[in-house]
Amino acid sequence: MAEKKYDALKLENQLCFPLYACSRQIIKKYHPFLDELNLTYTQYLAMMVLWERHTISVKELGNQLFLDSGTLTPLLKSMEKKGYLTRKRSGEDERILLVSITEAGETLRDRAVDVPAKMTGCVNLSPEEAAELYRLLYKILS
Amino acid sequence: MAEKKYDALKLENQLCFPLYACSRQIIKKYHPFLDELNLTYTQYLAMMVLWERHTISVKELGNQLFLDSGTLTPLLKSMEKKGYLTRKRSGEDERILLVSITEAGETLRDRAVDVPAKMTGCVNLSPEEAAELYRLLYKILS
DNA sequence: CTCAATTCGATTGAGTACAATTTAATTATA
DNA sequence: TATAATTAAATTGTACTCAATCGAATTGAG
Repeated sequence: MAEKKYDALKLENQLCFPLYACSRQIIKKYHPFLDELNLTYTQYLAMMVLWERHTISVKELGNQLFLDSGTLTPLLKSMEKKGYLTRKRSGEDERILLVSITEAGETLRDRAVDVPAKMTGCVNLSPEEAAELYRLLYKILS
Repeated sequence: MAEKKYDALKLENQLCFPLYACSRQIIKKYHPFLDELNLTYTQYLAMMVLWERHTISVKELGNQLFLDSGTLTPLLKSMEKKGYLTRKRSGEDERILLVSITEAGETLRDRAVDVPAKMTGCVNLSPEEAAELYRLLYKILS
């Protein structure tokens, strides 16, 4: 008779493991494309928010990306050094730090616009499967 | 008319972002349970492999977890210090480092066996949805 | 008002991740 | 059989990721 006592602890019975592995494998595939833009994957995500919002607080950016100030503070300082954004305290409330995209940051958008299309070939799911995966992931996140 | 030129660059149109966010959010939920075992999430994954395999090379462990020696070497040294495993070069081939579970590592299995059940409540998917998510993730990984 | 509670960001420290390089051991080939 | 090529870990350097803590600014209950 089979020993089932520990089955739940087998790697192949985990849901989080393939999530974690998948996430890292796909991020790796972004590397060659993002290197050309002088961005890491996390920085690329921050730029996506800035391209839509232009100015945003660290707090709100963290809410959108599920990241805290411990991650964002050094990330944003590094991006400021690259010239893609500026960091300035809000006049209304000095606790709030406002991050704003620069002209150089805006320019980057045109060079980044092809990245998503280049990546689609890297995930071999049908459009329906991709849509279903998307739905399930956001259901977990909500 | 709407500006569609940059739609592909919107955060909400990414597939990798929710994957990455989901992975981190779920791993966070493991923390209270894994703290009791004195394990991090990555260490917990390594233990899952060792509970099944007892002895495995760093290379093979890396293949199973999609991690390289740069990550595994310090991870395994730390786990060795905790007494959960031993590290010894293979006699057959001195390049190979064999990682073996200890008695303390085996004992940990009984304390870990409830972790998966405790976690299931943290992901609000139906069993069918979880199964579909699992299938899609492994399709990407293959 | 006023001081306690809250909020926001920065800092610190531990632990990954991973590309690139190095070193030692093994294997293959001229 | 020398040596070139390959392989396995370790090391190095850069960049997250997050828990915990801190300090300054703001808010709110009495």
